[in-house]
Amino acid sequence: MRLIAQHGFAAVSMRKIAEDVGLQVGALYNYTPDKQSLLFDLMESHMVDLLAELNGLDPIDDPIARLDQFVRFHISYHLPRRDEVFVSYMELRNLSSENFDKIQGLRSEYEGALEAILEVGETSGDFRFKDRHVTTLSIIAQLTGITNWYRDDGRLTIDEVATIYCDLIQRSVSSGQA
Amino acid sequence: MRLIAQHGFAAVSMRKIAEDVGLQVGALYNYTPDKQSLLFDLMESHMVDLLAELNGLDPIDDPIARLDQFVRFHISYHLPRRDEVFVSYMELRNLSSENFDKIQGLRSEYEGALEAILEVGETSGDFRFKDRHVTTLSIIAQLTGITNWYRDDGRLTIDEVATIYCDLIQRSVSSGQA
DNA sequence: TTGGCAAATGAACGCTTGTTCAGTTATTCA
DNA sequence: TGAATAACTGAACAAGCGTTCATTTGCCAA
Repeated sequence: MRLIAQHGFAAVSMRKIAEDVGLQVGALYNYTPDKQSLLFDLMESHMVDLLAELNGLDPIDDPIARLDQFVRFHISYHLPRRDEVFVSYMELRNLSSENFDKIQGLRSEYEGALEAILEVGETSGDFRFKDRHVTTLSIIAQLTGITNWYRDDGRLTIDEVATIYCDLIQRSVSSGQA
Repeated sequence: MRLIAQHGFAAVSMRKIAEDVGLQVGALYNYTPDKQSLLFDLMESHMVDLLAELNGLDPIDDPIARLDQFVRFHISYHLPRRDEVFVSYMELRNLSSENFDKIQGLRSEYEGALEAILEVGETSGDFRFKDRHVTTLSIIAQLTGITNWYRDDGRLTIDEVATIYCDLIQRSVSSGQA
């Protein structure tokens, strides 16, 4: 993950990966049938783990609190895994079309979780927006973009960033009704 | 741009590029000293053109109208140039550190334009947010993310998407004061 | 101690890579 | 028309690529 995130999948050779894990190149093929499968396995693991953690969150009824929970979860899960996120978003084009579809399916599941929250809030009157699906994608892009600039030794902690984003996102979808 | 966006910089050979423009590979080196410079030139042109268009917009005093103008500009400029955007965001890691710094400088200039709008609105009392710089980066990620899902033959026109985003973004920064 | 299996080695395979360059072709300008 | 210059070709270079495989090594059970 680290090598691919740094140099890109196509630019990382099996020999470099082998060197990094302390093996000769031939030994890698005891663990993966080919390079493409290695990428897919890395990406699939990332998405499966993400979904498992998401589904393990405490269920919350109130849409506003639940949206906050999602935002904080997304940020606290993704920021310590920047390499995984980077690879999972950047290297989709290096997957075969079957593998691409599988990853895309997992991603849709994740987006669906957020869209469901927005839908509940829309029904309850807590939220209001022009287009629910576009709003979903917009929020996820907004959140995932954090990984492009956040630095561990920067001005803000992960919690502080999360608080800022909770505020921005809640206001962008709030109906304004108490 | 098209080839790099589709397959990634490292995965596109000079021979493929040559074939695509109807030349033999040797002739490419009449136009670029090496492959790396070719990538940099493509990315720099994109950013320079973007900034030139941005600076050519009609100046507007009212921060709310100016933010709308920026959002609509970003969307209408980026959506028809998806390959350029994709490459400019994905292939930064393939630049030498000097070239990386130059592109990053241009990008900062673009972000600075949005941040200036937010600052004026904050001062006038039209806008309110917890952190101006983070809000800037958040909005840009939100907007740029559109290029990942927008399809020309999709449900929405570019104008409709722009309207949805203007609404989302204005509400996320609005002070709520008339 | 020995037999068997799993894991790792490292050389080899054919192929592609970025880049160079002597030689050929096309264009320009007087 | 002819000379000069620009543009292009296509082969060559060393290096690196993903993958395979006969051989060696390490380990555990009998």
